[in-house]
Amino acid sequence: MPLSFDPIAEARRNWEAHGWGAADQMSAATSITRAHQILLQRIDAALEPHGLVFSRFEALALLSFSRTGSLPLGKIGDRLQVHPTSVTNTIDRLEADGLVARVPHPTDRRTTLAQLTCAGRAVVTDAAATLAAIGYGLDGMSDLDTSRTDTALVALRRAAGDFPRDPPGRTTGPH
Amino acid sequence: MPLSFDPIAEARRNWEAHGWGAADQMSAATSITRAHQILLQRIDAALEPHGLVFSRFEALALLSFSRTGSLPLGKIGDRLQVHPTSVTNTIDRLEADGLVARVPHPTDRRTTLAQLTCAGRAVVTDAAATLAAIGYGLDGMSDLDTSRTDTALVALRRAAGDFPRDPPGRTTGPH
DNA sequence: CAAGATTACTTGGACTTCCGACTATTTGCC
DNA sequence: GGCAAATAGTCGGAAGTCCAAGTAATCTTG
Repeated sequence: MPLSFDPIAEARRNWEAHGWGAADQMSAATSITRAHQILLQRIDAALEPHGLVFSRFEALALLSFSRTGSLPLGKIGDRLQVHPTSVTNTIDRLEADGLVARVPHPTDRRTTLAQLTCAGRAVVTDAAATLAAIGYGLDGMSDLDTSRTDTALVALRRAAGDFPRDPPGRTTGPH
Repeated sequence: MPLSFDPIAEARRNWEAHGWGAADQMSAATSITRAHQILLQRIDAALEPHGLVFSRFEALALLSFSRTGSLPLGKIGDRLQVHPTSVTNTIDRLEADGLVARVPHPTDRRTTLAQLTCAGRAVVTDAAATLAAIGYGLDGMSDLDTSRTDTALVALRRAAGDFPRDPPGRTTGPH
């Protein structure tokens, strides 16, 4: 039973009619929420044959980019911007499936490394191809729509403190 | 410990370096996911003093727009695009807080109506003002960024079947 | 060098969301 | 009329996320 109208446009009309204010922001925020829902459904459906969900795929992809195929759990959480307990959960499942292994850090005994296995590397490569084939769930959006959205959201992410304002200059590290 | 670089831009570089393809889509999809996370955190934090979370606020807002302040649970799910069991859960909590009441449908005994209470109407009005004051969590985005994002996501939502392609013509209803 | 603070990860619990299955009611069709 | 199909809502269970708290190891400082 699909709706015969755009529920967000309808909400905007009601917002304005009731004088609730910030209707543009409400509409955009609600659209982002709904877009996330659509993306997650499409991506998880595409990943399901690989035995993955999006969060687990992201962790595998991150590991596959590192030189040694391993990273401390905490660093995974920082990069993926999720809570440490979520990383524990994600790695638990990947480990149960034999896609990563927990190995102790060579010098810091507090730290646990997640190490990509051969099976894990094979799975993540296949899964990445599958995701690329479905355009990461963005089917329906033009390239222009896609790049505009991406660009516009950089401002939000920076304002939220995801990263400082130095894209070109590489002021990274205590030099 | 905030990152000193944009993790999504970094992911894009890795994507391209490994020839994984669809880097633009990957970047946009990941940005949308992260944006959703930021929005939800900001909005829920703003709503917390009102004893609400976003999903419950949305249900209250929807009810407050209806003529009688009541709607069948199923219709709420359709408008908010969430699963029927999520509606049950949401209304359970709103009812426990005395913000809505379940009342039987006058003619269809299968149907349950959620009826906004006086307390519910007061809370949702206050909460809406609070959300407007924080720009629905979009602080950091310009008006242009906001409207471009909103416009771009309409295409995605339509492609996902949220609504048919008749924004102007009102082909609604079996006439 | 010995507290005290910090960092890394895990555990337990709360919450939200979804899916599958179930009951109750209404509708459609011989 | 009466039986099958569709519709409305709820329950139980699985999964994901987060927070608070706990354990263990390392760093900092006097």
